[in-house]
Amino acid sequence: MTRITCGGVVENGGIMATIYDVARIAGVSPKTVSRVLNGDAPVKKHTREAINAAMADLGYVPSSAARSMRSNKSGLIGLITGAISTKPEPLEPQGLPDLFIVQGIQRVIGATGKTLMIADTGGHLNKVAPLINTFLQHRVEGLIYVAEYHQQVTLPPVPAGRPLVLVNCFDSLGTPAVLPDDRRCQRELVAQAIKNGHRRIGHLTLLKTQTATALRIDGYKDALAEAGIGFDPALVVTPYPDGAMDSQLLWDAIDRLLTLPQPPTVLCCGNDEMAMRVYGILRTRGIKVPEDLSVAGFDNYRVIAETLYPPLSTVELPYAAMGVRAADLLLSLIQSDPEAQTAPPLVSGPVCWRSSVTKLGPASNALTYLQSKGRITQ
Amino acid sequence: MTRITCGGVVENGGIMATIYDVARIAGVSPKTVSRVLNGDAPVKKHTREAINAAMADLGYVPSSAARSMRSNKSGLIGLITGAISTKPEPLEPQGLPDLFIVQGIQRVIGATGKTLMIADTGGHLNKVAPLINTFLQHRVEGLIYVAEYHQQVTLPPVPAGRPLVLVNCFDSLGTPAVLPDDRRCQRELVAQAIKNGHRRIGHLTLLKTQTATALRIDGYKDALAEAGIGFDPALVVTPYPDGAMDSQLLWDAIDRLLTLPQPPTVLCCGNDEMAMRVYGILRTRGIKVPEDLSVAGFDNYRVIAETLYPPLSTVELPYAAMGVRAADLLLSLIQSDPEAQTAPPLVSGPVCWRSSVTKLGPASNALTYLQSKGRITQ
DNA sequence: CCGCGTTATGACACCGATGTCATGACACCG
DNA sequence: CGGTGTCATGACATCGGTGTCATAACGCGG
Repeated sequence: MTRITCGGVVENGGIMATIYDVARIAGVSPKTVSRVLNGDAPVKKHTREAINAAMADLGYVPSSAARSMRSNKSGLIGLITGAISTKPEPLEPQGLPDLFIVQGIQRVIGATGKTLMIADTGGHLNKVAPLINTFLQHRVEGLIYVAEYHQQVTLPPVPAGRPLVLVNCFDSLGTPAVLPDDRRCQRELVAQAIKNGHRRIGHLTLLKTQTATALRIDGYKDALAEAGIGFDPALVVTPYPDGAMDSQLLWDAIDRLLTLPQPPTVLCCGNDEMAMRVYGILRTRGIKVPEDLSVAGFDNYRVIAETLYPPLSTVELPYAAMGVRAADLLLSLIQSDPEAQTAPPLVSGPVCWRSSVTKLGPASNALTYLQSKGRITQ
Repeated sequence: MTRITCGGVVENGGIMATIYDVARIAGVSPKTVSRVLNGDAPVKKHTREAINAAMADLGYVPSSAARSMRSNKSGLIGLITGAISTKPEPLEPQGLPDLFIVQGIQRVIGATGKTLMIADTGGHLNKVAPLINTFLQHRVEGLIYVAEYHQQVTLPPVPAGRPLVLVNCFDSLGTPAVLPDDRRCQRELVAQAIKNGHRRIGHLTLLKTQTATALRIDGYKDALAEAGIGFDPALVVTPYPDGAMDSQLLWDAIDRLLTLPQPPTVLCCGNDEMAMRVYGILRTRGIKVPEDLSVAGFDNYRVIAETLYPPLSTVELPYAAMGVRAADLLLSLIQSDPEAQTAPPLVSGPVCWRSSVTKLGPASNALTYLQSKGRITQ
């Protein structure tokens, strides 16, 4: 009836062997097979070997359904994200990085022997509730929601006793969350620019509506304040006010900065992709990076930051680390560990200093830009 | 005992209600509750409403474990990939695109009401067997293996009756697979360059050991042959023979091409990232793209191709479409559809023609390069 | 009013593991 | 040699649904 092929593959129409089959072959009771499986009670060596042989013969694989029904433990963690299927069209500002969050979560969860179920909203928030329901049917022991970018969210209610951790987002209920420290990252990046002699620092922000934008402007101000540099609102511009990424808008924004009475010596961009566009625009205007004007990014999106010429100075949002933190947090919540939430939920990453920001001498060379203005406005 | 909070959240220590609870509250038998759940037998309107009310009250969610144990159908599809946790360090040549494969799979599987379990090898092939085992424990109805780049693989044996579909890879056993049509894509890209007047076409390949490389060289030759252009081996170079992505090596390769007696007028790169590096290198050498030299990529990695200046002409490997095809194939295999494998497993994508390849006049301007050679070799 | 078919519902076993308890086989000690 | 404790194993119930079959309730024609 059950036949073994050359590859050790069991052929029996997809119906898999049970401990009863194993018990019958090995001439023992199902319970003894269970004992061998779990090693929770002593079994005579001879018996154990017979059972192991029978299991190998049959290609036995335990049924997690039966197991979890009895033990009321599924060993499953549910992860909901829009990361995988970011709709291709608009090419979101922060498209891929959240995948690194998933990666970090996977590492931690995988190491515990639990299994991560990943579901994808496909960008449609109304799919979240059904997905949570599916996970609940599978009796996940905990849930993680990963947002595509730093934002506030409102999730459908989740039954108590099933911990939920938010990553890259937060809600109004105080649900445990792990967030990027946009403020600190931006502050350290700007501080590094200041350390390199820059005093007039332009800031090309992401959309004003984004949570990260306000935080980063705060961080930008923090760095200025630390260095005793006055804040000039004219140096902070939002190139894409309505979200459309138009090169002309970007150039207009840069032009606005460079034609200031005291133009910036460095442009801090909202992300590495924007920095990449800035490179292109500056090049066509004959402005050299970093000799004429320095450029910094945000995210350390390595494909861009390392491949650009000159390599891009940027700051890393440690997405993988956030994932690790979130998974650790969830696991301690599952064990209803009281000290779980003591760790601060803000995670920040290192400044990745490359060569796109030049070191200025003690005398600012802002004059250089004024002199070359004719060429710039072209 | 069971208490409803303001948010409709059930608080009872995580132990969820069962059909027995629902039946008791509604004053019916468990089997009748089951009938309402599945709609497989008529239930009086009054009874049904009582049951629905009880389910809502209790926050009842059916247990897929119990259900699948009885019905022997899990509704799960297992997906194994290294896509999510490509180790950050080496920044693999084809890092992200396979995520689009996962996205395509997700779309199809999700639409059928089945649930996709995604597991990640973390780049370690020896984790594949344990992952398959985990999936088998959950009694997945089918398995999909997604490789990070086009390659041959050898997977551990999978029990019969549990269909397996390979994506972006193939094995020696003839396992059903969905593959990118590297040859066709490269052919069409080169054909487009030829249509734009190019006759001397440089080809900067990926690693020789990669499956895709040989196929693309074939496609390159196909296009030349179609246009009646002779194949010159000197125009095909492999900049990174040992995998290390060194800018110097890349420049050496380009230099070798440009110093040929008849240098190429366009460089076809192994992927968009390489094209991006080529942009940077050419710029530092004072060679303008596309006025002095055209550049084409491969993959249509949009963050790069659309953001580069000038936007990159490239060809799209339709990863999402491959995922869709693979999922469709798997679903028909699960239903043991005999006509499943009739569809050809090769998938190709459109040429994305942007402005990085210039249109040459009838007379090749190869002379331009020879003239500017002094500047080129710097 | 009886017989019969249909409709609505319930009793019960079963899926595949594991927890609980019982039991038989020894070994050890007095 | 009998009592007692440990070791190894088995019988049985149980988890939460669903398939099978039985049965009660109802409608209707003769």
